[in-house]
Amino acid sequence: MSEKANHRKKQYHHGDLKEALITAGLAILAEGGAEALSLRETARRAGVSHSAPYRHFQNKEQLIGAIAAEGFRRLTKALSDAIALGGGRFHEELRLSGRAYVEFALNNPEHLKVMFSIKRFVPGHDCIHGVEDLDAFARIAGVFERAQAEGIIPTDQPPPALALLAWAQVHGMSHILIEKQIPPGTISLESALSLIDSWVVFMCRGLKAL
Amino acid sequence: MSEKANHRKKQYHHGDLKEALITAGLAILAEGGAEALSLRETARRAGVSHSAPYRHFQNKEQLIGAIAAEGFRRLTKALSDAIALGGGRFHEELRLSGRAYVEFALNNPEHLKVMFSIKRFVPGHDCIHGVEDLDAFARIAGVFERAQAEGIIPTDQPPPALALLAWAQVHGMSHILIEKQIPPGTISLESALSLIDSWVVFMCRGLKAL
DNA sequence: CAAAATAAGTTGACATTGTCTACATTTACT
DNA sequence: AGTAAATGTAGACAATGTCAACTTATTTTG
Repeated sequence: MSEKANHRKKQYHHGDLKEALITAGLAILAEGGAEALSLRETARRAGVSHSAPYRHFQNKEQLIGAIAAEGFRRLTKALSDAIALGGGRFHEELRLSGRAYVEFALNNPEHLKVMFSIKRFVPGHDCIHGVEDLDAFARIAGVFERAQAEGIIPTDQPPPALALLAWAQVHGMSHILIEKQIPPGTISLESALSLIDSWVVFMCRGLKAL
Repeated sequence: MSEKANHRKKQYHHGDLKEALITAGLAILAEGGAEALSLRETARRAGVSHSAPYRHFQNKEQLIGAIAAEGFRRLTKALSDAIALGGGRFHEELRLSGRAYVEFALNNPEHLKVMFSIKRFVPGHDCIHGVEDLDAFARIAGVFERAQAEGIIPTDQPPPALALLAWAQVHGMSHILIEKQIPPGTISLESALSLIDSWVVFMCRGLKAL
């Protein structure tokens, strides 16, 4: 019946409440957005009392952190897949991963909002433990690193700097779109993605000219 | 003593509570961040009862909207000033306005967060009335429009598309930095700003090559 | 294997917040 | 002056994050 902990029907101990709370949180995000995401509601969905989550998370921030970490894992996978499709060609790797980022954002807007709302790297608020969350950035940096190693782009700028620039470009586009900061109907998903294509063209030309 | 409404010392009617609430909200933002911004706290700071704000704002969202509108006004001014410093040279206008955007963001991080958290253009949630909020975007679009008119860049892409790309670049950089999504000390303000410079170089080269 | 320790869940409480309704006071307009 | 409108207050309500005290299941161990 239940996905996990299918030992007995109804028992005092849930079995894997921690996972269940994260799953519930994701469902709330998808249905009601980040505003609807409350500790008590996740508990309700998991079928436990309102303070049960405190046995698995220090506070709300930590639950949000776990949900965000799952998001970073998925984003990293999406980017890795996109890069793999590039087949080692710098231009295509950059283009496809850029599109993948924006597509991930528009398909999971509330999840991305949560991912960027947590206080990472803030002392005393380290919601995400482990380094898997930096993998997404490392993937992008890797694209530039390889291109430099192959002599396709100049080694003028360090890969992390170029990666930050690229990340900022696709993230900015994503954020503006998912926060609906431009009038609706102004731009379609396809136009936004083709703008990313144009940006890659600019970047490649600009880099080569160095 | 008081900035506004200096008619009498203590009176039942505040005089200009609406403005006072917005000012209080800005102070809360600067001191305690967006999390600390509550209706009741703004009322407290303005020295009125907890429900007095409801005489001037339908709900919390509308107060936030007014605070955000003030932010857009200030951002627009910062961008206009930066563009003016460019002296009509496309490259400098783009570079200085880009730097101005990132500087505004890093100097007013919580304000920018609020500006991008409101539901603009969402039916039933139009927190900002009037069009002054779109002026910032229009300023950037104007830079490209003039450059096209002068034949400095190709007319291949419409100005709004180029403006969106540019906006996304500087906004993405700002958002990543103010949300502290990269390890602290990884990049300094100066490095971030010089990255913007590099981006302008890429853009100009990329555009000219079209 | 029984007993003790620990992990996991529950109940009830508290302060804070956004919001609503009913009421009070001040200002504006005839 | 006297009424209507604008503005502010007081009190209530439900929802939320969090904590302390208690209960129940599981694990460890003598």
